[in-house]
Amino acid sequence: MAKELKELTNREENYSQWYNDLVVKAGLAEYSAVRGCMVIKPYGYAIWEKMQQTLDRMFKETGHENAYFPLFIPKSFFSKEAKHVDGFAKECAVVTHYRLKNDPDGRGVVVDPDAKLEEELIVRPTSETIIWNTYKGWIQSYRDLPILCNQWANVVRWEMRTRLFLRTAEFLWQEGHTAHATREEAEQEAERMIRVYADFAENWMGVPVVIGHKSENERFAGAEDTLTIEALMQDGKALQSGTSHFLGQNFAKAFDVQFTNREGQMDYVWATSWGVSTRLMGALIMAHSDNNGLVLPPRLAPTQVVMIPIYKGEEELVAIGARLKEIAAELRAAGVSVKIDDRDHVRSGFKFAEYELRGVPVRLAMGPRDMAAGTIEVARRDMLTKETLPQQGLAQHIVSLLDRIQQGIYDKALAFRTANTTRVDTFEEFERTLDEKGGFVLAHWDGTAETEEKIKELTKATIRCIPWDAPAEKGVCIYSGKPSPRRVLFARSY
RNA sequence: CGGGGUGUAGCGCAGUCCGGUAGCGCGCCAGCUUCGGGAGUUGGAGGCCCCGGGUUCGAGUCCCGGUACCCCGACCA
Repeated sequence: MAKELKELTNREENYSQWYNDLVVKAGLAEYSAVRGCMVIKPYGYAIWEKMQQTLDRMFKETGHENAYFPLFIPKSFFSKEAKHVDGFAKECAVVTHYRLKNDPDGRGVVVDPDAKLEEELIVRPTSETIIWNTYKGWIQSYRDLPILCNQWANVVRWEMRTRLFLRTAEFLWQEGHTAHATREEAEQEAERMIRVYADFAENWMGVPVVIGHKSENERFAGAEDTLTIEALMQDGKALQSGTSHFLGQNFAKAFDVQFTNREGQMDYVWATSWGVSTRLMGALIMAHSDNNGLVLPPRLAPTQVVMIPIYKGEEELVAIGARLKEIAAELRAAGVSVKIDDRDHVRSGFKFAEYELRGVPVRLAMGPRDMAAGTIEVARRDMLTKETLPQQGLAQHIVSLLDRIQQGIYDKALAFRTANTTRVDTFEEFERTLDEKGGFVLAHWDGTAETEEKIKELTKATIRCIPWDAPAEKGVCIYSGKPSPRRVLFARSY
């Protein structure tokens, strides 16, 4: 690989370009031949798989089961929930035909006009409609409830502008869809799942998040309440990293899903849906990376420790390689994922730089001097520090080091967020903070959609959420001067 | 859909103003020397210069028409 390939564009000058370069050069993903669609490369997918496995386990621990619903949704399903169709209509891929044929003029293949579908099919942008159409057949009595299903799937949203991982025309995600007998139970479910997401973001990804309610403007199309986790990226923009919606009875009414309750009366089912996507990959990258490349939290790194032999000639390589294998076995026995890089056609310095770019948390290097002294060089990616330690007892040291790195990455991100969260009381201060500093801005808001809209128009900042833990605090709206009961979280966002 | 920009080797680009038959850097292949932070050197392979038409003895270069992609907005996980 070229030196040139490793050199990233300047992060301060153009964060977007830098991000794009990093994703491509670290081997995570790249754009494909299809406009707006992304190829997730093996290294990127390995990280996503780690995320998937962890989340999947968390979903199962909270009583959920996986299922799978169709990719295609009949067009008529969309018109059943008015707000829902409003929210998604503009960005749908539509299947109109089911057959191709050879062009009679010999110019390759054309769509067969005789194979027009009676009813067009929408490639799912989200699955509420097809799922509620299905749930209708599953639910008669309160004894059939709750239904707690999740699906891992791809969805398509025909976005005009795309960015690797953050917004692509097709993306991978999970969507949970639950059905409940009571409002309270559904509300609790929505809260439980946003907590699961926050737990995952903070304890696995090392990304601190603010949990809160979306304002009416920012709410999911068809939801009564949307809970969100909001993370702060290093360029000062917010990223909505996961959402959990309380859907009320909207979809049950749209798809006529009624059940007989304990009292023997008919009622509509209460619903939630919740999801996170490959966008989390973007959050991971933008929250931790530095000028040398990715910084992966150990709990999600496909390779936690890379071992690099430093040697001259075949003989040394054999001897050092053998010792590295012994140490690798000890590390694996301690539950650490290890890779030995004994490629002979690239030099060690090249490997150092490459694994830094790819964010591998710990690097071990061993050369003849270490062999003689019984030592090994241990370098940590997050701090870019290294020390020489005895080989004796290394496994234990690495296990605790990985824990410290995991914690260190989170602490650093949290410190960044704290330093970039500003409380402001005037509109002038609000604008200046956004322009000069960026980050999260806590300010008073009068609670109206009009004010939110106006602020967005003037500053491009939106209400990221009304934080759960926001203390009651009397104040006046920075825009309208009307009374406000608490501060809300504003930011410019992805 | 508006406003800018770019299509030349696998990647990044120069050459286009002023027409003369294809260059640079990196990568790739082979050899030798190297090897504790992105190796050095010698040799080599690799091009429908985005597509179509026109002008010309001659077009990567000029003219006309397409098309693709990128960036900035509007839309959004």
